[in-house]
Order: sequence, then structure tokens, then C-alpha cells
Amino acid sequence: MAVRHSGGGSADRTLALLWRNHKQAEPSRPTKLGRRPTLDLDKVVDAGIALADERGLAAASMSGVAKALGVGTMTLYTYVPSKEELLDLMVDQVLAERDLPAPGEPRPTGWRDQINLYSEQTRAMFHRHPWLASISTIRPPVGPGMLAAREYLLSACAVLGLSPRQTNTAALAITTYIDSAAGLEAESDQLERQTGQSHDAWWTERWDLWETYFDQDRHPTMTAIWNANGYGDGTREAADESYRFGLDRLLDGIEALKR
Amino acid sequence: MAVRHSGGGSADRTLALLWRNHKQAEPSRPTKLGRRPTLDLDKVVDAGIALADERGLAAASMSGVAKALGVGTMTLYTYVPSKEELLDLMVDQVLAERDLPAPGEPRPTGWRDQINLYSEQTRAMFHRHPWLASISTIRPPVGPGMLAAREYLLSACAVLGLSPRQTNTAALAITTYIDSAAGLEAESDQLERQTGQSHDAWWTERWDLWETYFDQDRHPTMTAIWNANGYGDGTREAADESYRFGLDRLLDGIEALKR
DNA sequence: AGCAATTTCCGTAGCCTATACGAGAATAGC
DNA sequence: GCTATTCTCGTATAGGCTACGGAAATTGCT
Repeated sequence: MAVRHSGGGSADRTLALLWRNHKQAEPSRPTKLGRRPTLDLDKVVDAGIALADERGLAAASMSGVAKALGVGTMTLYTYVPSKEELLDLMVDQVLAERDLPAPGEPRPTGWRDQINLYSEQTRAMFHRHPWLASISTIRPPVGPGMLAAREYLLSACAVLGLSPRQTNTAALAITTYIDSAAGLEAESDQLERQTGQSHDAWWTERWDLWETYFDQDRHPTMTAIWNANGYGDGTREAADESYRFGLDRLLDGIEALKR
Repeated sequence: MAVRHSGGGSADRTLALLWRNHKQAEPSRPTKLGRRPTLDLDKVVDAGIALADERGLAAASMSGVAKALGVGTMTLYTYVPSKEELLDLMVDQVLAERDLPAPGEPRPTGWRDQINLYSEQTRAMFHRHPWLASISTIRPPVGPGMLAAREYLLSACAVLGLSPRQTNTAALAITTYIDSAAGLEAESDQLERQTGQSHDAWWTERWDLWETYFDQDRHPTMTAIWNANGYGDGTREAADESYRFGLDRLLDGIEALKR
């Protein structure tokens, strides 16, 4: 995973880029002087996302993106202050892809269905862009995409009638679970595609573990579950099942507070 | 975050390194020929961990670790096949640091206390080694540390009396939540230490967001929670509170299945 | 038309990674 | 001392990000 240090450029500049299509607080450029640009920021961000989608986050290097756009590497720096900023823009753009109803728009009636909508949209997003999982999300890019999703989730939790403080806490817990679990799921899928090695094949390659190193006496519960076929056949469904199970239990627990 | 692709060297070689101190299936080296080594694998792994702890994962480069040990960079490759393997070894070593009772050893009586022990040990581990959060954990190093922790968690969940399949599912959901949430928490702390910028200061730097870009009409719930002081003062306690809240609700939901 | 101002484009170079290769140094047994 | 074996590590290659500075393009003014 790549780690954003998120301190390079000025925060103001980054915010201006993130919100570039939302408010023109300043009437943008005053003049039309100088050489005309061949690209624009959206093209750069789109190219970065496309590369990362197809060939992994590592392929979205500055030189890779430039090559994909048919320009020199350094040309990108006219549009983006640094790679870190480019990543921020890519992240917020895919965060905004989720189709979540805005305030006032129709939405599922029940609380759980509203959360499930967030869950499914987020899962689909991670599935389309598995590289997202390997980017740190503390101090995320505070762009329109992130804020819209947070607003939706908070508004869904608001109907529980908890205190404002607890509403926020509950929403945080839910995002933590959904984002992490969906990210893990997507990362696993991506590995299968990228390495061509299924999760099962990966375990088979480690057959030596059970043969040579595994000590049943030190791992009685694992052994018992194994013997009872508790691990199922495909690890894919197990992950799926556990995702839903965990989310449902978490929502059960939260709903029980409502009285 | 750094991404391990976990496919470079042969799986057998990696397993042998991971389990090096646990079983001597083969009586190790036959001869004592040749030049005597100046290091051993444990020293290399320890140096990598120490460097990552103190100055971040990026500081644990091959050249960085070599310099810390006072040897040439290429010397490390006598002990470790590649950087990827070194990371695997670092990871499993810190996973094993957690002080969790082995089978047969005394442990907390209640189910929840057993889970809480796992939670606290894991939190402390992430806090000591925040870089762990930025390493992908799908297809993790299957070493003694990982297996011991999994065994403990499964054995704790086993007392619920669920089916083997559901026991495993529940344990997966719990690790997903705990590992992710604890990782996020630790990453945030690390950023504060490393950049010297507190979470609050980070938000203050983005004051422009609320001033210039934020649209209250599109974010009514956020605005309402803000006005009701629902975000609290320090984001630190909010994260702490949300961690406990989410875990408690998840455990509530799981416990409700027990009948 | 010519020139200045301005903006974009991008080659070069510096410093950072990881690691393949191969030469040299150290050690054991003969 | 000789040889086999093992460890050490300098050099070189290939890739990453990005500071710098000059070339190219475009507008507007004279």
C-alpha cells in the first residue's frame, strides 16, 4: 500500500483542485495568455484511475500516466503539484462514483436498507478500483466525494434517534467496518486476477505448512474446525459470508440501542 | 501502504524462514564450511522492525537496514531472498509479540473478556508498530505468530456453541473489525508523531473547506451534528470511542445468536 | 510585423529504490 | 598451501519522483 503523507503541498491548493468542479469561489483564470494546454486535470486523473484499475496502483506512476497520455513525464506537473495530490484526486473521484441519494432525493425506506445501499455501493466501488484498498484513509482527501458519502451515512444513522454524538460514533463504526471489509475483499479479488493464482492455489502452494510445521497440539481449535469441514471449500464464499455476517451483527447491535 | 505481492520466492523457502525457530524438520546445516557469517536472520528482522518503528516503513529499505547493521546493502541478500520476504518476517514477528494464552494456559473466563484481551493486545501491537497497518493482510505470512493469534481467537469464539462454520465466520468478522480499526487508530497516531501535526491542526489547516467550499444545503446532517457539538472537541477520543462502540455492538450482535 | 509577457511542454540530472552479477575475502579440512 | 565452500559487497541496471531551466507556443501591444 502506498502511503500518502498528505503534507506536501499547501492544503489550500489541494482543496482547490479537489473542489474544482463544484464552486468557483474565484472566477478562475483572469487571462487567456500563453500556450494553450493540451490536457486538463480531469484527463490526468482519469488516466491515473484507468491505469491503476487495469494494471495496479504501481502502474499509475508519473511516467506511466504521462506515457498513457502521450506527453512527457514532467508535463504532468503543470496540472498536478505532485504525485501525492494526484492520488488524492483519484481517490476522491472514485469515492464520488458511488450512487448515493443526495439530501431530499428518494432513498430506501428502512434504516438497514439505507445502510445496505451504502454497503453495496462501496463494495462495488472497491471492486472496480481495488487499488483503493491499499491507500491509507486516515486524513483522506476532503473532497466532494468523501463528504457526500459521509453525509449520506450520517443521515441514515440519524433516523435511529440517538444523540448527535452517538450518531456520529455509530456512523464511524459502520464505515470502518464496511470500508475495511470491502477493501479486503476487493484486494483479494485483485490478487487473483493479477497473479492468476486463486486463493485456493495459494493455500495449496503452502501445503508444506500443514505437513511440516503445523502442530495440532498447539492449534486444537483450528484442527477441530478443519476436521468438521468448518472452513468450507472455497475461501471466496467464506469471505463473502463473513462480510455479510459481520455487518449484520454490527447493525443488530446498533439497532438494539434504539428504544 | 506498501503492497506485498507475495509471490516472488518459493513458498517453501519463505515457510522455512518463518518457522525457523519452531521446528527443525531438517537438522539444519550439515557442515560448518566457509566464511563465518557476521549476522543472523533475527538481527536483520529486528533491525528492520526497529527502523520501521522509529522512522516509518520507508526507512526500512534494504540500504537503510544494511546501514543500521553496519554492512553493505547486498549482504542482506545472504540472509533474506528479497525485501518481500523480509517484510513477511517482520510482520509475523510482531504478530507473535501479542501475549495471548496458548491452549491449556489460563485465560479470562468470559467470552467477551477473551475477545477483549485479543483486542487490547492487538491495539497495543499496532501502537508499537504502526507501519503494520500499511501492509496488506490478505495472503499474510502464514507463520507462527499469525497462527497462534488465529487459534486463540477461534478458541474464544468456540465457547459460543455455534456451528464450526459459523464459529469461523464470527472469528473472521471480529478480526476484520479489530485489525482494521486498531490499524487506523495507530496510523493516525503515527502521523501525528511523524509529521508533528495533530489531527486537529490538520483540520484547522483545512479551514478553507468550510469557509469556501462546504455547502450546508448539501450536507444538512453533518451541519446539524456540528451545531449540536456532536463531533466533540478532540478527534482522538472520538476515534477511541468509536472503536469501543463498534466492537461492543459487534459482540452484542454475535452474542445474541447464542441461545 | 515585431516584441514582450505569459504559459505550457519536457529533456536533463540528481537522488532514491531493489536486486542481478561476479569478484574478493574468510574459513575448514586435507 | 590447496581447494571447496560460504559470506561480503562494489558495480551496474532499471525504475521511481521531481527541481531546474530552456524551448515552444500563444496573446496582446506597439
